[in-house]
Amino acid sequence: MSQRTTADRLSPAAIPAVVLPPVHRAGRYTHDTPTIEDVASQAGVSRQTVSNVLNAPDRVRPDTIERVRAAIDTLGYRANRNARNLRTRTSKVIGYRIPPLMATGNSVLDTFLHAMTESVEELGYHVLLFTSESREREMDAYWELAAQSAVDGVVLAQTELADPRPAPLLRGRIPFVSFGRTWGEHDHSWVDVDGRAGTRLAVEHLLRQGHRRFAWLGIHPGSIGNDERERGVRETLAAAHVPQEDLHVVHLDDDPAVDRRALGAVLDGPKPATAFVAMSDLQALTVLSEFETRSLVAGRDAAVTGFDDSPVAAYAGGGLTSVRQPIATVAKELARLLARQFADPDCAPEGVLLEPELIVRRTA
Amino acid sequence: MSQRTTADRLSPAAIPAVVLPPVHRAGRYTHDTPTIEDVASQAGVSRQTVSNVLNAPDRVRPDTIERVRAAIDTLGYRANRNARNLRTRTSKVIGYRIPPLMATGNSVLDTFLHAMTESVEELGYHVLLFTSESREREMDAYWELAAQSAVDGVVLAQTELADPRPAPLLRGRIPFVSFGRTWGEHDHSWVDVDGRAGTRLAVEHLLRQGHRRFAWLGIHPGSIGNDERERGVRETLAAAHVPQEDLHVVHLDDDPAVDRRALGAVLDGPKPATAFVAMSDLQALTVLSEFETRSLVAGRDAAVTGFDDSPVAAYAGGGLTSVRQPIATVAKELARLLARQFADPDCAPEGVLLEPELIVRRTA
DNA sequence: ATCGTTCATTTGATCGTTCAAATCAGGGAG
DNA sequence: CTCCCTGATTTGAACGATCAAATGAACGAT
Repeated sequence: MSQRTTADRLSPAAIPAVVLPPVHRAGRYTHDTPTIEDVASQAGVSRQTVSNVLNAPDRVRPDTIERVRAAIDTLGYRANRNARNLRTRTSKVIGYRIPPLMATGNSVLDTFLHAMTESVEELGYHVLLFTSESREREMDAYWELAAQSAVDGVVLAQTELADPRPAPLLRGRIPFVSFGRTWGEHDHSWVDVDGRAGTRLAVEHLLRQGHRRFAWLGIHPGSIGNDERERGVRETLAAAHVPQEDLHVVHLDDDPAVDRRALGAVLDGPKPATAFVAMSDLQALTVLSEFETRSLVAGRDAAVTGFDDSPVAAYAGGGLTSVRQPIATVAKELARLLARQFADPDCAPEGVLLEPELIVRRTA
Repeated sequence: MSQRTTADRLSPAAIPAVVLPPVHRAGRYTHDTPTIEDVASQAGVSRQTVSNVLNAPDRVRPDTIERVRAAIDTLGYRANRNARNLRTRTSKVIGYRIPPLMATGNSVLDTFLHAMTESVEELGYHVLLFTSESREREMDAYWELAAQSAVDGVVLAQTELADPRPAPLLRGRIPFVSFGRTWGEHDHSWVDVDGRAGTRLAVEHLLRQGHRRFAWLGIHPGSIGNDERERGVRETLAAAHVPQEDLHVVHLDDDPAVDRRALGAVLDGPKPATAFVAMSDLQALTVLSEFETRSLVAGRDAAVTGFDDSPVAAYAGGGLTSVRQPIATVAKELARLLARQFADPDCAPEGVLLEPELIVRRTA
């Protein structure tokens, strides 16, 4: 009982009491939600004037606006999106295919989705999630939604080298932006974070601390994310005249047990690495966990850096030094580039490359 | 160039070549996407027959179905959702307020969203994300979307004791289900995972391994998630006749540094705990990280269990024993309970309590 | 042969909004 | 006083689908 009262107090006018048993009105039984026509008669104006108040207030006299606004408030009117969308041939919705779950997790997905949702809301849009069983059906899903005009455009993520998805989207004239370059002709807009610059920041930091023997912990080569970050490591080491053969390269697997064996080899070899640069925070965790069994302390006996600055980074190893991607900015740019296409479907594509940031903590 | 070719080969018919410059058709300029009328004339039938093929095939003669289906295929027709939604007064969309980012992360959010999206898709729905600046505006956001008939219902997450949200939703007759109990009268449907049972599994496992001195690592008391899980620990210890004073209780903060000091006290005290049961995987990480500095090895010198079985669990400490929540089942049930309400808005509320599972790894 | 019934299909109306064009009112110029 | 122009508001049509009711065809029973 007291609960109910609390709730009522919290948002007294949040939900107007418009929801009542059907009322006999204007000669027919109508459902609960008021329409634009109801607002119009309440304010003593016509349909279109109400519409103008909402969509083009400059066409309406100030005192009329006032009167209509009052009517809208008392009735708790909100324009029916489906009717509006039907007429205007839009949906004010951006589609995003939520990627399949990976064992390695997706440490920035929730940050990304939050940022995306927020950014597109500022432009009057929402994010619609969908899945597709297989990679092959992915294009079908995009087309399906666009053809139903359920979405106005989509965001591609997890791009690859020579990504096959942009071409059909362009052909279908489905507006889209990719988070990640596709390294092709780039006849589409994209936003990406410079992974090479990210590992450069990490390696430069480690070099400054005197480290000379490095290990790169990546995933299978060929993945564009991996290759760019690895290149950042190599380039920076080369610039500092560290011989290539002093760089251990470990390509971690999905299986942590296998990974740790590979790591063991690096630690037990003749010239063990003292600085470990990892492709992701989770892979940095593998290192820390291997340290634990050897009674090594990260930050004291050896250095470790991660990537993504996910929540784990704050907790692991007393604070994991990690490269942070400016996800909020990524989302804002994605939204902007989409809006640009909605305004002008034939606008020239634009690419945005953003710089990451090194968050220094205890492990390096 | 070769890229383009690859893409074309990948999904040859994924996007029909319906997207051409506007065509003069039936006396007027029409845009690219075909309508139900186009399909009808192509198949030599009427509007409604096409509609029936899609929505009530049993009313149509088999050979007619065949003919219409063929027309649909050649034209690449997909029913316009906005038109359908307007007429049927639905949207086939479920709203979900993506919670604000927390420093502690939300380890199951991506799993949850993926599972939700998949589950509702099976019933023909999609998930729409939205945010709300403050907790106070949250109800406004729900109402706004429902009033616009942009969503058919919503999913509440992160419920609290005496949650204020159900009441206004019920009053507004906005269909909803909560992930998490609200511990009130429960005049709404909910799905929850038994947190108490989760920590019971962990503690029983640890007791079986001979541990007698426990530590509970929770967050601020009052949070319903924390309290239930803590109660599970206490009850299980009581049942095993472990004296209450042998249970250390640490309420971890948002700041890992502060947390580790609190943990230090437990480890350095007169009767140090040997088994650490954590409220979440991240908090278990804090323990592991504290172990590292003391050269203790989890699984050998002391035991640690986490909660959620997030990706970190697989990587941390050589494998963190953790309590896994059946998120996929949660999502499936949420979808089912929503669908039930769509079918019958006045159906009796139903609660579903699911059992978690202990994933045993190296740390315990 | 006529009728009623059933099944298949078509026609007219409607959902709630915005677009495009028409109407109306108010001034200033001739 | 009339005419034209501008700004504010209204009216008719359309967006693309489904609902509800009407029509048409086929068929067995009377």
